[in-house]
Amino acid sequence: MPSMAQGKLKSSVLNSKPNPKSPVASRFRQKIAEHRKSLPIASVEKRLIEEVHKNDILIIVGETGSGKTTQLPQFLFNAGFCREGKMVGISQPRRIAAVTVAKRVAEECDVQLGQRVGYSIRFDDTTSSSTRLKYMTDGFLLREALLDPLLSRYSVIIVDEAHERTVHTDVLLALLKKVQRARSKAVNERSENGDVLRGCQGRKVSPLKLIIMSASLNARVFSEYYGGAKALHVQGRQFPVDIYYTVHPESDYVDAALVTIFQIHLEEKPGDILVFLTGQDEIESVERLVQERLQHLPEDKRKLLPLTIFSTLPSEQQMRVFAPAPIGFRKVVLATNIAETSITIPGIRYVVDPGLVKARTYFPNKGMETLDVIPASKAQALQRSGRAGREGPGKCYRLYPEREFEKLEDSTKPEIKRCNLSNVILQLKALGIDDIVGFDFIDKPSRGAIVKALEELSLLGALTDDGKLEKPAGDQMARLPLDPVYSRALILANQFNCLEEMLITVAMLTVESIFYDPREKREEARTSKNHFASVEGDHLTYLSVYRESNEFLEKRKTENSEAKVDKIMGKWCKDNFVNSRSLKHARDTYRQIRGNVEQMGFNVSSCGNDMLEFRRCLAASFFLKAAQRQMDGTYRALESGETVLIHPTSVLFRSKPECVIFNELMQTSEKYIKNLTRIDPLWLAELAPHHYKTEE
DNA sequence: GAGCACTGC
Repeated sequence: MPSMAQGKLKSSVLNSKPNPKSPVASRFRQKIAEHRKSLPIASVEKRLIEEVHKNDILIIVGETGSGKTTQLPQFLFNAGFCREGKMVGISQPRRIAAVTVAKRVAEECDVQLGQRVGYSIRFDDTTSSSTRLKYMTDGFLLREALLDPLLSRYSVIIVDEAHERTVHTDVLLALLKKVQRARSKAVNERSENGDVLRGCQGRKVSPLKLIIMSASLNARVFSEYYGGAKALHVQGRQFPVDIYYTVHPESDYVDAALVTIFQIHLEEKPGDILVFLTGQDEIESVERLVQERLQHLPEDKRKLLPLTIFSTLPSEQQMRVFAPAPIGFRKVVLATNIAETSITIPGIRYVVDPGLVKARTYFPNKGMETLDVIPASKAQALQRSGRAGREGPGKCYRLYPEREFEKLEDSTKPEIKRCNLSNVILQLKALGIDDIVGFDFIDKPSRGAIVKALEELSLLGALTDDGKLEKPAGDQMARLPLDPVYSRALILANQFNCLEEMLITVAMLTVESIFYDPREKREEARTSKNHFASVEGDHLTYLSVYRESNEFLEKRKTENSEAKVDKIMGKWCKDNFVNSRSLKHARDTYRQIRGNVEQMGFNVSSCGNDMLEFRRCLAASFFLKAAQRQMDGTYRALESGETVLIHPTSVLFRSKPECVIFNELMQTSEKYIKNLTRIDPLWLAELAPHHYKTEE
């Protein structure tokens, strides 16, 4: 890979005018200008712009701290890539990144967020007609492509963090390749016959520049995918991190982690410790073990403060890890992968990495997912160790021998090879891409996974027998931001006159862990959950949680301010052991999908108290996942024939009805079905005769 | 009577 020559700094950064309003503001602007100048990428602005002019596709390899995400879009703006109302679009795998980077860049440009610089993520779009630099999630950009297949408003699209290989990024990478060709072709044809070809909404079509930004290990893959596209390297700015390995493999990594934590605490200079563990259970048990062992230390050595963070932890408790440790104390943060990329904890100088990760994998032939602890990849190990070098030189302790590191996979298996493809395929079909097996994925999913998804889509009535989009159902399903099976449920509910109930249920099903269940208050939490529990199953339980929270809100709501709503809901959630983040997400989803179906001309009707009709609709919607009780109390999943158990978090865990439909089949310690509703087995043959021809 | 990494439309 060619390394970048040092170019002259262009004047734009130096020229940023000091704000005349006040000396403080002026100093602030000057500081920002100095910061920008000091970034490694600043010295190569001219060279980068030249390369963008010369190459239609460019791979940029930039390490942490290079400034590529904040600076490159500004360089492009200054170089005239946003003339005539064109935009530079930057996709990110995570919402939080899109928001924070956009805010930062708006500040650097001294503009109000939503003017020249803005972000668009689900439920939160700050852009306006004057936005020229648009940060967004990869999923959002994909949705835009559905509305404007040539992405005609963009002159440049930057796919950031491409090495993370989310499903959305992988689909984008392939799609953008096609869009770029189509736009070049349109431009060439226009110049040949003098026609003006116009894209969506009559915009003139011009060529599209594509920039893929990636971490170093994976750049070659992208370069090859784009026909040997040029790759440029931009230096990062990180402090050095010393890596230590164990001499021998550790049989008990939890114990090894504990020993390492105390060794650092007792022997190393000040600085906080970050430990990567695989799940909530493990984190909570290590927390207890740290507390226990601390009691065996002399009083003056006990100044170690264990803190935990994982995704389902309520926000207020998550915030604790960001506060500095009390004077004289050292923090030890016990974290899942959430601390690998999503959040950055200040003060970390030491990282303890057992080298493991909990990963979800989908098995299409069984319609089942597994959740296993597996070795992390080299890329992950590097990312984790990098967390020790953000504020000063750091140390990383890998709890395995160096020769084991060499054996690790370079990068994590792309998500597209590990997930249910029905949604991806439906989106591609809606984009007019019919040959899925022949589609130019950077990593092809298995043929079996594709075939299974195509089958599912035609069983759900989204595709015709010859694999074309069914009208209008397929179109409608593709437009909804939901798994196809949930979109189907909404269409059916419209016919069953229980759309209102299904909108709520589907919104609740899209979030995980509605109930928060803290170990210390388990009995209380259970009693609270029982209050909502329906004998018919989890779906009706979710319905009543949503409705009760809504009633509570309606009663207290004196004014409509959003902050007020959040506060009222927060209190209700706390009292009822409901995860407020999850409920908020469900409420946002409800609002969005209700808007979607209304736009499609559906009339949102309710079946009132007729829960029988609603359960029949659930059966008709989720007929692909039904299970029947066996003699020994276990269940047989009708589709795969697997023997499964009801997950203990289900409200039907004890009652064990004869026949149920469910939404999820996951193998952890056992094969569990989750989110179930009791049904009459005869309904299956009645409501899904094409699938259940005979009884049984 | 179990346990759920993360992200997203």
